[in-house]
Amino acid sequence: MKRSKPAPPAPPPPPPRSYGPAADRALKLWVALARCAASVGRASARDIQGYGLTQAQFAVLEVLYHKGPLPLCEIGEKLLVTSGNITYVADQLERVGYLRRERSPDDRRVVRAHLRPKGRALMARTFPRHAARIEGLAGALAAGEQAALARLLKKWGKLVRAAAG
Amino acid sequence: MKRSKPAPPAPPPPPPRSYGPAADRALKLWVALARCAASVGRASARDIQGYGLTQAQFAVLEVLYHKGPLPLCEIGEKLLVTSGNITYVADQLERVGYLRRERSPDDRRVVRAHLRPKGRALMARTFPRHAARIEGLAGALAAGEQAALARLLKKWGKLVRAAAG
DNA sequence: GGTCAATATTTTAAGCTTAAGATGAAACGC
DNA sequence: GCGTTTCATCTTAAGCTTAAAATATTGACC
Repeated sequence: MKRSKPAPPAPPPPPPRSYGPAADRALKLWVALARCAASVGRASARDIQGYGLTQAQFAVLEVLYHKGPLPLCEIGEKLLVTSGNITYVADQLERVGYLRRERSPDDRRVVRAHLRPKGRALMARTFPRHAARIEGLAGALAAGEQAALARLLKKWGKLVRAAAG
Repeated sequence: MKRSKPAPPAPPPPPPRSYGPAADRALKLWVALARCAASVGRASARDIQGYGLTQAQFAVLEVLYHKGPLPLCEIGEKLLVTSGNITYVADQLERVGYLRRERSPDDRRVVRAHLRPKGRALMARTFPRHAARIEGLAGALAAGEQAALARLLKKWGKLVRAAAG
């Protein structure tokens, strides 16, 4: 033992530079996914704001436009959001006359959302422009890259949902 | 002209079934990206909740843990969120003693966030477990698929950010 | 030096999203 | 039939995130 002054507090151990090859690969993948989704989502949201809608509102209208009237719970499943969220967004869209609710006569628990003509007209006018905008973003990648990317994303997403419920 | 009763309102035109091959491909890609990111993000968030943190808090602590003290604006750039958001999250983390702010003497506009020992200890204890959880999620794909996916995501994200500012 | 634009942070208001719980309705087992 | 469970929707409270404006500081240009 040295008999000098009590040592200053030990410097904190540096963080590991690696967590193993598999973990490092997985972490990089998750960071790339989150950043890419944020960037594309932001570009998409800017476009949608130009139509006077939020991303959430546009997503609900789009599902109804392309799939027809749907129970609220099915909209939530397709968009991967909670039922409370769909209630909230549907309230807004109903208030401004883009859709109407209709309670199902078969099962009085379910409420089906129907696009009103005003909402259908909005989609008919804006969706092609939005699709062109997304096409422009995807154009940064070659067609083959887009297909490969979509295939891997779909596969991973499906497996993750299956693993986690 | 027929002279029968006025015709009932014409049924609304059905939505296009396709917006062209390129647009269809791009839209499917964007849907796959959004759904995959939501699913992985939700699984990651559930894990992080077990440490008593939100995703946003964990992300800030993680950046500081692995990169060292950083100006708030740089944290925001790395996480692709606004400065106001970083202020909000840093307030919470400062309040519970995980980090401290330190105004830079060189440029008195910038505030650098430093991990406190308590925050560093939390990361040292939890991050390896979190990395293992992410590794488990990524394990649904083969190593080669993970690498290909990460490469495409990074490429697309970078190009989209370059195009949109 | 003085002015003006750019930058870092904070503040504020508004909207999105979730978890948890309440309500009403259907389905199931006995 | 009857109780239990499950389901769809709605409600509420809380937290996240953003855009926009305010503040303070820096740097550049004349």
